[in-house]
Amino acid sequence: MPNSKYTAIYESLRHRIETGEYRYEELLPSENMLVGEFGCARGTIRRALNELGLQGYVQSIHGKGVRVLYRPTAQAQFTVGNIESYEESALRNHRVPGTHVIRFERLTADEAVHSRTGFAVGTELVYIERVRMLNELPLIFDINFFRADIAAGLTQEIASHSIYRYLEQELGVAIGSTRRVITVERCTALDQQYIDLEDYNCMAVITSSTYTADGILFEYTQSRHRPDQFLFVSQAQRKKNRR
Amino acid sequence: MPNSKYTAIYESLRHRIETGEYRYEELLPSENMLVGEFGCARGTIRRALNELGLQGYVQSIHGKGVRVLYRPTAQAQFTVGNIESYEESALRNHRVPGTHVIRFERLTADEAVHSRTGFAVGTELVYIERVRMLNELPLIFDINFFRADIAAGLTQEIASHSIYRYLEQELGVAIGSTRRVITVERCTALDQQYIDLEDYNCMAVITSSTYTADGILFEYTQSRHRPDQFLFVSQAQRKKNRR
DNA sequence: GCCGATTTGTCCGTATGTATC
DNA sequence: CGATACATACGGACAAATCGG
Repeated sequence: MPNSKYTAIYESLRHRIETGEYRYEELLPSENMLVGEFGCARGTIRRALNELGLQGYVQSIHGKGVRVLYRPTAQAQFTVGNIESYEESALRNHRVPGTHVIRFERLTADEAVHSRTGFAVGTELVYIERVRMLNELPLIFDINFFRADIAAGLTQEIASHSIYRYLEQELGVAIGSTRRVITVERCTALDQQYIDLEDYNCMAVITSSTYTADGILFEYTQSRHRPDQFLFVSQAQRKKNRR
Repeated sequence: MPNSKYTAIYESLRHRIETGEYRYEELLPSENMLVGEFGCARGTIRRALNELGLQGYVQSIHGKGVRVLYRPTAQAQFTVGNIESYEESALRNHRVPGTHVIRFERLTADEAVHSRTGFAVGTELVYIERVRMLNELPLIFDINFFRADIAAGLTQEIASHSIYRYLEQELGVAIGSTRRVITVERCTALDQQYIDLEDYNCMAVITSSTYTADGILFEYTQSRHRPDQFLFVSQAQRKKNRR
């Protein structure tokens, strides 16, 4: 379970919001009330509230209180703002994940790979192409580059399940942060070959660069989605201090 | 200028990173060093560093230091994670913005509008359709719903420039947070009529719900982009505490 | 319009825990 | 093991915004 107090408070408040105990547009109990309830310092409450704000659950209003923004929705919850493996996303949306490995090989980064992925020239990499299925339907085409030294012992068999689970649970690799770029691109011959595209002529593409907790780039991935099965959520705050 | 110390420190460190004073994969000076330099408490430094992490500039490594993730890129900087008006984005990417208003009318939210936008039934709204141009090319089709009481005095003339500037600078509306959902949708007859689509048969769509600083929903917008002119960036952290 | 109570925002100093080297 | 660096938490102080009387 959460090993920090502020995370526990965050989870607790989030649960209350999701179950409707605190309702849409209502104000939460004041920070001082929460300090009393949870028996902690105000800074700890504020940290939990800040996290709720970043995830779009609440918004603080200076001098007034903290308002609930969250509304329950029928739509599958595809919360983003944190990092999830394909397997985790599929299961959370109650779909059955499946993977078919198309290519699996080792290569050394040359100038072309460097400028595309950011890996230094000469870096040893594992290159993988996979078709991802949801409830048996081929919907996503994935292209991965992993640093071979960090993803040591990676096999085609592992790639047909969850690489992230292998990295985190078997190798103990700690994952830090990801930068994602979302674009829409014309579909390629590979897309058409492996994905049931109907008459779409483009794909929704998530290009992500992932760093270990040590701040080292270890993965570059292109995830190409059939347009109608793609949804991405993002939460943002307006900067103040503009005049 | 920034009216808080941690924002000033954030700006200062960000500038150093962007200009290459702190380089990619380097470690920043330790928090205690920065405390000395900026003459503040450690918590203030940590708050600035936290912000840099959220924006993808750095990543903290427990027991070791804070590593720079940012790499200068030739690509136009399309940072997201904060809220920008169309005009602001265009100018930051050195393009000339232009707007053509197609429809401008008032309406009252009925059940259909409610389930689409989230505005309560009976809410008075302003409905706008606009074609957005970049360097004279029609590339984006925007559909807006604004709460009429908050966007008071909004005219077609204002809509042909920047509605946000009017709201913020003329009316003093404070904008809080936005929830954005990105999807790819088949193009509609309106898209085809107003946007030069070449042979694309879909559009990149950003659907956003924006709240005032008071936490009141006041805008619901669909921004439909021609696929090749669309790019969206998002930064995420891996949650810890999983076992 | 002013005042006072409440509430969030910023900042400080300190203490302790934990990971890295 | 010790020194260094980041992570969490506490408590206190004051500023700034909101709201009711």
